[in-house]
Amino acid sequence: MPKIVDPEERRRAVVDAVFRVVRRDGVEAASLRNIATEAELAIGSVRHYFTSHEELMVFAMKEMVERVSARVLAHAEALRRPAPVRDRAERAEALLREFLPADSERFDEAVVWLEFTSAARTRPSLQPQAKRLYEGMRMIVGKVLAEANRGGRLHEGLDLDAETERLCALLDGLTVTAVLQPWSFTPQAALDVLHAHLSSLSVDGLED
Amino acid sequence: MPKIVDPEERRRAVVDAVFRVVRRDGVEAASLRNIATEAELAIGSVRHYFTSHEELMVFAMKEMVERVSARVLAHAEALRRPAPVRDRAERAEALLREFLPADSERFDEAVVWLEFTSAARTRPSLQPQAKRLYEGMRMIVGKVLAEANRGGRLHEGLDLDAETERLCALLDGLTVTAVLQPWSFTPQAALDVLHAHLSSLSVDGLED
DNA sequence: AATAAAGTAGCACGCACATGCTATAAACTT
DNA sequence: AAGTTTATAGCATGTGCGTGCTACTTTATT
Repeated sequence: MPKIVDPEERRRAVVDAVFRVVRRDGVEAASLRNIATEAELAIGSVRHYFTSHEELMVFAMKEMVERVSARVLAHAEALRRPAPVRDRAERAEALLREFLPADSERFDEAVVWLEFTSAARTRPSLQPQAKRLYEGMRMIVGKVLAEANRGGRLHEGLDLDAETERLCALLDGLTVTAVLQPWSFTPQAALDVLHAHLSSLSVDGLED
Repeated sequence: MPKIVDPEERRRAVVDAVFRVVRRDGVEAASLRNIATEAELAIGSVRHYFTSHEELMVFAMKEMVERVSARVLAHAEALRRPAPVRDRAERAEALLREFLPADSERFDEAVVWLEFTSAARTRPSLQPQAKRLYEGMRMIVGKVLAEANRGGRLHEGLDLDAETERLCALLDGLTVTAVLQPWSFTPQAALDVLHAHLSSLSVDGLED
């Protein structure tokens, strides 16, 4: 048998290199050569773990979706546990903040998200992941609003489906703007807009 | 002198070919070869009008920005003329609709917009246009809200700057979602969300 | 010590790309 | 008719790409 190497760990190291290249130069620059260089491996070594370029891209996007989902679901679990009414709104907002590029790690992830998601438009092999992520976001945002509504924290007569679409579009728009116009729209501005939006839905406004 | 050809028209024909390629296969597929084929020209002919690939891309993006701006500014002019209060809200919404992919022509344009704007993140030569378009949108959206506010059509106590950012992000988010998730989010849904959002800002709601 | 397995490295091929440069065709001016 | 200018076309070069394939190293088993 060969050198003692954990293949899982190697694959993750390669995928991290993919993320760095995509973050820096875009998905079109994510060639095997550039990725191998970034990972400080020979191109042949990368190909030992991923038989084709397409397979690597799909795997990387899956990993990205996985990481986002894991973070969001952790918040979702916390939200499901009973809590004083006062904290529930804050927890809901904390969950929604996960969709925004609030810190540099999340910002990098948002860039990678946008790159992969828009690449999926013309790359059929990436579309399942793009759909999965978007549907998941809609579902979780819908649940957050439904929970808030059950708790009587939202204005009466709101159309929850419509509000879900509005909030999802707002989150995507804030992320896209922060990623593509960083010189005039900061992550903090995105957080502020989210807070204002939630206040506008809430019966009491939100304590800040 | 040569064959009787209007160079302006030729350049526009080439740019239209760029748009079709970008719409169909993304900006990364917009090579001189693909563009020449799409325009039914020889690659050398295209190069007669554009000395480099980069110059062509910049020109094409400028043209896209130009077209969007022209459409929006036409509405802005109409909005500046006096009109009954009743019509002013409708006119404002009609202007804002120009930012959404409401019909197939605008949808195609939105795809091209997203492709170029996100390509600009890693292509310095495209960034000036990306900034210009985004700043222009912010300005015009800000003016629309300010005008509505002066007319007393908005709720009191609104932070207009914050509302401008929220509306801009919403418009971008709706467009991005319609472009990237067309199977689950239709242009009509985007129009509905916009209408609902404006209603939520308006003191009377909006008629119908 | 011999062998098998897994990791690492990289050559070679065919293709697509942007671009420098040259050659031909066409049409207006003189 | 001759010459000038512009349009069209395409060849040649160097670079980067994914991938098929082969060789070499390293380690664990026998």
